[in-house]
Amino acid sequence: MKVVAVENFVDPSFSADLIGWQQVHGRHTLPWQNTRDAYLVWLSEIMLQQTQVSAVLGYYARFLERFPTLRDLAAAPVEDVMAQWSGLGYYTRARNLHKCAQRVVAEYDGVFPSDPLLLAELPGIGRSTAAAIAAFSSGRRAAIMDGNVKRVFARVFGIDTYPGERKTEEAMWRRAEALLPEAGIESYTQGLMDMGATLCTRSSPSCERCPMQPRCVAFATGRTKDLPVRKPKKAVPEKHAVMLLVVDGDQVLLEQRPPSGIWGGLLSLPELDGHVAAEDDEVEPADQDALMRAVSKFGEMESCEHLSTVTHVFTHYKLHIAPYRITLSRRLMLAAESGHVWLNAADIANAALPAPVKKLLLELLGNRNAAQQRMF
DNA sequence: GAGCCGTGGAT
DNA sequence: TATCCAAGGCT
Repeated sequence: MKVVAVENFVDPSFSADLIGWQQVHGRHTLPWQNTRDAYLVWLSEIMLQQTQVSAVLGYYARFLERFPTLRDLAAAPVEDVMAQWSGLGYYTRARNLHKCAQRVVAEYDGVFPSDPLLLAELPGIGRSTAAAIAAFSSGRRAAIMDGNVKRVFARVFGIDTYPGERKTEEAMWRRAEALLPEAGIESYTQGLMDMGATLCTRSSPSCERCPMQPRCVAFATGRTKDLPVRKPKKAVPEKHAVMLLVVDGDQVLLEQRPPSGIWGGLLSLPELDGHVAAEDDEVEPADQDALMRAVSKFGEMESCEHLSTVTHVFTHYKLHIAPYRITLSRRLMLAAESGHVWLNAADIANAALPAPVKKLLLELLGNRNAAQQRMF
């Protein structure tokens, strides 16, 4: 008995249903449709890479006005091409577009090949784009694999592994090849794009109007929201900071932070920069010289204690704070412009300080039990 | 395989 | 506000 993997079982009605839907409900009047001119098709496919239709429309029209034919484009200075592309983004696409035009003129006498494998040799044309060009301009049976297809496949077939993963993507390619219809590749290919763009959208898909609903695994199991599987979040980065609690009598020294970045413009504790961060929540003991240098700006150091590390969790990273409590035997006068302020301990609770800094001050200032080691 | 490229829209 | 992602390809 022959064993057939589930992913290799292909329902021929998939393509038939999709083609039928596309011909009635799909898009038929986009500027690059209703033509087999490979130049027009190619240009649209390159512009549409990672770019939505609405963003392309204006550029496409202006581009063709300036470069009506492939030979016009190939003969133009690359600066002119870049100028027409300006604002569309991914500018390598424009340079490759120009190179590609010149190669098609030189190697193919200005006529795009119809073989997707040959198309994919040209700059800026990968496997998926080659298939789209070949299908729309030559009726060649070839599979596309873009964000739309990945989303539709993930939902319809209940693929619950991350599409960015190599194995998953390879499986999707195999499935895409196997699902190709014998006839009607143009409507089929356009149908995949149209479904992804107009029905099977990332958020709030229109399942009630979807021709795939009866066979859609995600719909049947209520997982349209969870498929395709989102990109696994990378572990939150961990950062380290050495903060100085410079204490003089009943006052603590604060420093204004730079206007941009975390806690921009707020008062906070002076930090020691350039220290080496260790792994996890441990921080290398601060370099004594650097510490002395930093403190010398504020006065003469009397004592220095390394306190327990405090960890603050932000949405996008963890901050491990290694506090050092420093007392001064002599306080230097600080200019007002230096952004430094001596704050009375009694005013900490009401001061405009970053939450973790305020917490740290309230907990550690005047609580010598937290001291771990005496350095000096 | 991961990082990168760009801009605009949605959540 | 930050993040994700959109008709991907290249290094």
